[in-house]
Amino acid sequence: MIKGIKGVKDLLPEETPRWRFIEETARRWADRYGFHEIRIPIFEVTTLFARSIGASTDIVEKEMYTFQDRDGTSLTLRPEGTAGTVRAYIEHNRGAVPVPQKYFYFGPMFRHERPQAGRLRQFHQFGVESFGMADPRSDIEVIALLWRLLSDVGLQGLTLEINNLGYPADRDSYRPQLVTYLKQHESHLCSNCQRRIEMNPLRILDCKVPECRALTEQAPRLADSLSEAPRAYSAAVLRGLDLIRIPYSLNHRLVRGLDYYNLTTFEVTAMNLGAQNAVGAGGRYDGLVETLSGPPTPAVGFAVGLERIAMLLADSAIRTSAAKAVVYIAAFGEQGSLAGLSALEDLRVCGISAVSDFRSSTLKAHLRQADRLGCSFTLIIGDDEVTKGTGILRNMVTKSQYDLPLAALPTAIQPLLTIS
RNA sequence: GUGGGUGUAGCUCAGUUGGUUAGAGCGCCGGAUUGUGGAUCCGGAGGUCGCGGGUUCGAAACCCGUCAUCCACCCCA
Repeated sequence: MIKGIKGVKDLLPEETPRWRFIEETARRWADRYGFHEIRIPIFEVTTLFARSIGASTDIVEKEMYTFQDRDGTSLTLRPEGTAGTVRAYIEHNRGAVPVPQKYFYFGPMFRHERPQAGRLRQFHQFGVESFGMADPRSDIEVIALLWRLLSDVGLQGLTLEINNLGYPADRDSYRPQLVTYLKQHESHLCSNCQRRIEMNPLRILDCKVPECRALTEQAPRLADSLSEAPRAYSAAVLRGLDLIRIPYSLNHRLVRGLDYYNLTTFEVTAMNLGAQNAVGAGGRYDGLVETLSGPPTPAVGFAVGLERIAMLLADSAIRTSAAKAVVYIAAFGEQGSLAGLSALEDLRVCGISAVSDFRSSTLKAHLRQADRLGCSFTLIIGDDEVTKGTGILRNMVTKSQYDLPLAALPTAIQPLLTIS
């Protein structure tokens, strides 16, 4: 048996309604906030991701699905959506379009990680990118969209955490301070964090080990070494969130794993999600368009993990128009089967959804299937009905039955269907 | 990449200190109802016990390997 690839899941018909519900509400909210859908390719040249995400990040160093095209160029299955969106923005000179460029996207992303609760190798994100506005209100707008859509989907126990990373220069001046402090207390750090002092000291702030947390509580804070501009910006963002009543908590430990973020960063986490508890996260990335050889362009965005939302979503929260067929055709016998075939087609062509199970050969088996499929009506057509020229329409709830002329089925059936 | 848990029927799981024919519930199919669904009763089908090797008179069980899967580390959505 050929099996699916590790960390790559099938979404069977039983679970797609839950996904459609999530996608539909995300679309609705994106629309309300003035974001428009963009569809970008699933693979790009490798250097796009290396340059945007950061060559020394885990994603680029060891998690990308990279392969050679036939002419030898290195291509990569997208590990996230921002890089491709920015590339498209630059390539099509969208900065020249006079209206704000605010995009949203859906789609699969690929990262070669060990699968775990809430983490797959092919996973799906909904993301948003807002280009061209260096105004705190656009950060607020994006955060509000994230919060409202997650709330509307019906998730409980969410926390929005915010931090401000300042500009790269702020971090450059902060990092040595932090490293000096950490080295003084190196022996009290977990072995992981001892290693991280050199590799990625900011990550130590986010360590879950209690000893490390206690220690970093006393550490110098990035917020204290921010210059005037980021402080003012941060204050404006928070003031705006207060104004529109988006609940948040400050988390000076929040550092993002992708290199391109600056100023505002944020993350929404959920309980009951296991170790991978981030549902959505994002931030401002004012330098990225320029790093990818575009014009200087401020930008903010976020991405949410769709399978993580799906995990959290209670069945009761799913509101979707169930796509159940209305009429079941119970056709049996030699003549009945043929008459049933044309009845099916007649109804479908007239816009009535109709189904049958061609394996069933007895009326009993047909009715059982009609029941399972949740059809409200069954049209019974056996050889007897064919000779009479009438089918029997059975209301599966009231059990009342009517004779209908097979020759004019759609017009005869229509009023009976709408009554119930 | 590292660590731990779990692999028995379509699904969820039992299976005694190793013992002869591997079970249950649910589901499925059929009958009671020769053409009327859901409930009930009766009957039936369905298993290379993940795979390979080893120990043993005898292995679903013990040992080794391997694969799959889940969880955690790392990292991230």
